[in-house]
Amino acid sequence: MGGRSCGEEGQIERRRLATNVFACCHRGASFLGCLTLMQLWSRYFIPTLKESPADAEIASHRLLVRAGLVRKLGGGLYTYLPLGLRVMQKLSRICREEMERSGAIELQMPHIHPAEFWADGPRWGPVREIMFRADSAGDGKRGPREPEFVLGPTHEEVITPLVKHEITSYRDLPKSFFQIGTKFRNEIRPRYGLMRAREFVMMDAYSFDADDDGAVRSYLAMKAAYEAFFRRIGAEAVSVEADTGVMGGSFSHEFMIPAEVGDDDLLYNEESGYSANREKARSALVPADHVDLPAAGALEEFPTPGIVTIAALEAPPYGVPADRQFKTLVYIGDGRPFAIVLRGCDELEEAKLGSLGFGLVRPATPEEIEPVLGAKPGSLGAVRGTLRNPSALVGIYADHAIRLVGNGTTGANRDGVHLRNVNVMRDLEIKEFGDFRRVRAGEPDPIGGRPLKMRRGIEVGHIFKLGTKYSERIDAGYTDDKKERHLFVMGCYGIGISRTLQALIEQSHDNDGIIWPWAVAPFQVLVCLLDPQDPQAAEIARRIAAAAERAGADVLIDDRAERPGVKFKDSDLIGVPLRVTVGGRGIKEGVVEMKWRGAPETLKIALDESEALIEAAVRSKA
RNA sequence: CGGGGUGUAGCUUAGCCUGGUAGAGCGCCUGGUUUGGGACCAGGAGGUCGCAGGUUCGAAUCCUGUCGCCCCGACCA
Repeated sequence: MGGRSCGEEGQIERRRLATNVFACCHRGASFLGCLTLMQLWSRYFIPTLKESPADAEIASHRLLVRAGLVRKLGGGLYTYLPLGLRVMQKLSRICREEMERSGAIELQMPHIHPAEFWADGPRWGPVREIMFRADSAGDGKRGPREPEFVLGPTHEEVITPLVKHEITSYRDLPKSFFQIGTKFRNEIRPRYGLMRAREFVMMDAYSFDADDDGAVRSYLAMKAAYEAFFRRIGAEAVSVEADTGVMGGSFSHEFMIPAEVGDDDLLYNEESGYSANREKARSALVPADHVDLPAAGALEEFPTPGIVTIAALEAPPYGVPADRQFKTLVYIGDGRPFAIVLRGCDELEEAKLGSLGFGLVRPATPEEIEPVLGAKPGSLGAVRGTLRNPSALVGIYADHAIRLVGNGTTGANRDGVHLRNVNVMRDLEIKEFGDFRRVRAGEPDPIGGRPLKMRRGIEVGHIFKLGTKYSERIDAGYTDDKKERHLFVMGCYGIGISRTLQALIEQSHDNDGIIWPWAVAPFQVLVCLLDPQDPQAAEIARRIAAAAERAGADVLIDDRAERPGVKFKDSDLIGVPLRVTVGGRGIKEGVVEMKWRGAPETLKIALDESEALIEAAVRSKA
């Protein structure tokens, strides 16, 4: 046994020896006398907290700190303590395995990027605000020989030039690359611990294909790898159709871990299998066979002094229900105004304006609206002939749902005047119908018409089919077998590893602490030694720990000179899946106790069977 | 960046309104009694009250500025 050399330890060691027979060992390795990775709690570093830090709002954030996984350095900046790092490493390893299984190849790109890689790119505008600058001058004022740098928020702008230079033939396609590493984004508002941090760990991947079919295959392979990853780490993640946002690209899925604290709404129906995030969600509110109502009468103006809201027009004396009103909104797309018509009861989903193809879209100001339509917001409408300067508009777009209104009420484009008996097809000047409204829970899903449900979720992964947006920009392509040149068809993919860590806690905890899924637990077995000063108990604990380790578990031995209550509380808090309690009381009965975290009952197992049973228990999980 | 809040010991905080020697619990150290779900007793260490100005005989407390942090909004893995 390795403990024999303990006489060489200092005075403190001898003092501790009095209460802990493991105390002379630097770590588990020495008392087993062979190579082992198990840790002794008394020698490890797990600073648990009884109370929550004041700045932690949500359960997972509190538990991250209380269980000793992380400590905050500053807003959105966290140190991963040993326990947190162990989970991160397990998540990374599983992610790596699934990515490699899908055919992707690991590499590593710099975190510091020369700014010119971004300055010419398609995303410099929208992405610039969240990038940290890393000028070599350090003060933002660079000298003539000091280039500008940024800290990488993602790596499309780096990998595309690389692949452009290194891959020139169709014979080398397809290729997918990935890396797992730190990303930097100067979030406007970091919050919820690791959930939205300034520095975070992400797996990012990029696929390059010869044509669109290949890109779809790469995309689907990646989707399968994601599903395998989330399954293996014990997360209940769902994939939803998503908006492509600033990334651009043609289609995309988000992977969500459902949780109340998520900042995304998803709409879904389990029976039909439809699921989408709110920005993208569609509904079958307007049936395919919908027939518009015939016009009910002639257009008629009526005075509405001071009435500028949907709600005011609903109230007496007007009494026009919101779903019988038309709401006309004006936006500026790439500098030119356009209008959107919705039902009064609907909300615009701004993300859906992306389908109109503008680069930059923002709401128009009243000053911009009045010269074009003829009135201020509150009395706007899209009735043919009422607009002051219709040629200034790019067009008037309408949500499909306004066809359900039939004859309704809308602004007359004169302040304080509205029109009634407005018939969609007869009276409105619509350039194009589209899907612009925000879908609500309860509406029929677009597949089978079943009611959509809504819940919140945490976005932990995102996959995009990018197309040729980036390759076109820098002319990155290859030569085919007919000596013709084509652009790479790209995809890009990301999994927030550190965010997933916290989302797992959010998804799996109780009042006592974290409940780790087996595959990612920092330690899978905790041998809770209640009497570390008792050589017989310590010997039993050591054998059980060794058996668990043989079976493939990561083992922690709680050998601290603490009272049992403290050890049990800490054990529950850090969420180790399997706890084995070894104490004098049990030993007298000839048993040790086995308890699965999250299960209510404690199992007593006979001492002489304990090693075999623990080994079997571990193997059943691995 | 807009709105709101907050800063007192390692952590959680009282005191601030109504200025007058900075208090508690947890944790930590020492001794003792305990020992199967966050023990008890006794003793002890630890705070220039975020920072800088101002008002005042006197400021944790009132005023101004500034910085950090937290929450709500837009954005994201």
